[in-house]
Amino acid sequence: MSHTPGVRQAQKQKTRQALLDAALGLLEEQSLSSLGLREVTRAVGVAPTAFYRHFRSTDDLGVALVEEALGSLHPMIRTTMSPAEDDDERIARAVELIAGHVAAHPAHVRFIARERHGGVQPVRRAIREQLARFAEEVKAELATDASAAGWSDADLRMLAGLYVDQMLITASYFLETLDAPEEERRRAVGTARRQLRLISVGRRHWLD
Amino acid sequence: MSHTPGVRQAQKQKTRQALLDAALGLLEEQSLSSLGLREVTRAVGVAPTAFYRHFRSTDDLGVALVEEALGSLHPMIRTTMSPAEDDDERIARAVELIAGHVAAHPAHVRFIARERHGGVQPVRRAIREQLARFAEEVKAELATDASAAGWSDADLRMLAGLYVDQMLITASYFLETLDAPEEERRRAVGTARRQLRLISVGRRHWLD
DNA sequence: AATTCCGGAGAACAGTTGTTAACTGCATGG
DNA sequence: CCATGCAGTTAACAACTGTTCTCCGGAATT
Repeated sequence: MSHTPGVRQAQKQKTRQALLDAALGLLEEQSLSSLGLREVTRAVGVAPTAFYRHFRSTDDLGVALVEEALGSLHPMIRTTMSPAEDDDERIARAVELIAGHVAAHPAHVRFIARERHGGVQPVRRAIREQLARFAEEVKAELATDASAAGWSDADLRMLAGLYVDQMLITASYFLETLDAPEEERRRAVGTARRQLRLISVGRRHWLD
Repeated sequence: MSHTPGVRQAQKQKTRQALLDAALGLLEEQSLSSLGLREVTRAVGVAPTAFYRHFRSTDDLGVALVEEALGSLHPMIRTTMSPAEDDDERIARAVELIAGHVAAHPAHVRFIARERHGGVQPVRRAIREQLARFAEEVKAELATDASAAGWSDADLRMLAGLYVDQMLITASYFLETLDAPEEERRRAVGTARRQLRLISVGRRHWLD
């Protein structure tokens, strides 16, 4: 509301971000449901009670991490789906985009893959809602495509969901092969392209 | 090795199973990495120290749960893939089979979905290995199919992986809708069939 | 019938956890 | 320039954790 002049609020959000970062780091080797509040504050170098100034609980922090991890993905959607010149080229570009995102934000990808079916209900719901929004956007984008003429609403929804799930599967597969021999990483890219291509083929002949 | 004389070993495996069952129950609301040894023994009604007679740690118990949850799935593979009379009918049967399994063993499905990307590395590896075996079996089954003529090895591997991942996605989606209004459950079944059908279509026209 | 084996119980340990309360110092708004 | 607000601190709490050692009773072996 107020015009937030800021030295005060700036410092607050600085430690808030430090807590988020530290938590994300700790979550590379455990799940959110085992993440302790003290563990996080200790990693940041701040008193345990300071945690409460920013989050009600670690579950709450988890929900905030969902926003951070998935919020930045929305712009990527349009980029991935947009111009369709050559079909194989669009696929190659999409896979490259995913690979780049995984390399740039591995901890975020790991967090989403891990907590999507994880043990903390509010976090699961937050992820599910964000992914549903993704699916909506993808569906809207698909509907504008010329090749979608004659597709039912349920068909479009199905395809959008398939793309979103496939994106996540591919991302977490790339994550696993992040520090693997390059040959395996190449194979992963190849498999991802092939799978998207098969979906593409199925899409072209859907109305036969 | 020995000829298993019995009353002794029987009781031992009985409490071992009780520990596995109790753990599986507790894991419906948390992740393995936050599951405490004492928590499990308390649920069974035995002393904490008794746990060590059966498992080195809760991680160890997790690996055992992977065997229990996925071991019984191997027979299902052949049933799903086998006779191909009508294509849509095979899909309907496969989806029905998945739905039945989810309804019969929801906790097992939840455990696999949760810990596949979970915070315990040995458990992740155990799941990955079992799923790789599944993919191998599916691939072998696909290779016998007449429509697989001309498919490269990489193509077959890709398709097998797609099927396995799709099976898991569908299962965990069914799990979410287990106690949802029937209308939503119908929609879930419809979406699952549609997605499999699209893969089927893509498969038929793969070599165009 | 005597002896070994072993699943489980019991007690104790040092260390950790989330949460409360009352505090301190400093940027903020009057 | 002074009073308020508020991010962060310190101290303490009861409850819990994994692990070790010692012991017990009954099945298994001989």
